[in-house]
Amino acid sequence: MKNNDLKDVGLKVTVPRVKILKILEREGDAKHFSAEKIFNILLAEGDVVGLATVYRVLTQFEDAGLVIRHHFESENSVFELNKGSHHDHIVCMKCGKVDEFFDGVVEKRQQSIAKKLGYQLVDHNLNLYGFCSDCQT
Amino acid sequence: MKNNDLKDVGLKVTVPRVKILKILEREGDAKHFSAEKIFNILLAEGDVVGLATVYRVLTQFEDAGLVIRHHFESENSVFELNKGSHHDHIVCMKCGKVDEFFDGVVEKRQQSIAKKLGYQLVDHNLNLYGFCSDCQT
DNA sequence: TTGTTATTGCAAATCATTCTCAATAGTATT
DNA sequence: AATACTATTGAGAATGATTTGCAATAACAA
Repeated sequence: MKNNDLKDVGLKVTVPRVKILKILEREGDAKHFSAEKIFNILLAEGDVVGLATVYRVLTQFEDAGLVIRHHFESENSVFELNKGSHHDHIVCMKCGKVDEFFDGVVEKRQQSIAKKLGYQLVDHNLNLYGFCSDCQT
Repeated sequence: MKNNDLKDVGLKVTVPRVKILKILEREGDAKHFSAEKIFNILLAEGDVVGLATVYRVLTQFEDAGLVIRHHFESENSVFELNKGSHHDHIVCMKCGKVDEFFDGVVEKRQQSIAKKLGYQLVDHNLNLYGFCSDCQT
């Protein structure tokens, strides 16, 4: 949460980067932001940062390992702060809420599936889609 | 594999639709095609079908349940014939090969994860990424 | 404070995909 | 088989998300 986070990964401490990082760190209900959402949050708070810059910063953060980029079913990418602990996601198809989970059984299983098929597993992507408790009929 | 497949789902039997369906049905090594790949295969075979039409047909096939659209990490969608049996995918990060698998343990686990989080599970998406046996160092 | 280089803003450029619209092709009907 | 009616196609323009080029500006080390 300090500017050192940026220095540590070799990025200069600039106004846009600090502000975007702060938004990502606001551990509120929403931890997953699209570039445009961040752009709009900045706008709403009177911080004018070009949308291109938001994209650039987010990509730099991703390269630096500070954030993770997700491709859910929507047309755009969403970003979340990388807090080091891997987890997968379940997305509500109605309200868009995103919950996180980690399941050791599934994780292990993926390893053995990859091995069985002769693959060296590097990464994976597991997204569940459904209706959250608030959105069920 | 007969034109009835098209009629059965309420689609007129037209030249582009038949040709695209035939390509999808060629059970070769590649079972996953991008719209552009199909467009190029058609071109190479002397069948001129507009790219827009390829996209339209593929989308119609998807709506009709004939094909399934996947969003792997690449920027574009890939399509495969829907043969009814659900499976997940493992993609080689070097050569792009795609293998399929089905794992009952993972499937069940997903159900209980969703339930535990209060979600009514509708769909899921599991993709593993790594290096296939031919592409390992 | 000054110099050097990275960063930003803005607009133009991309890329995959969709849409518009006039021309054409299926198909059910004479 | 010819007709009529509507769906489908092709070509290119339009779209939406994301990237890029470039000149102006801001970090930061000296």
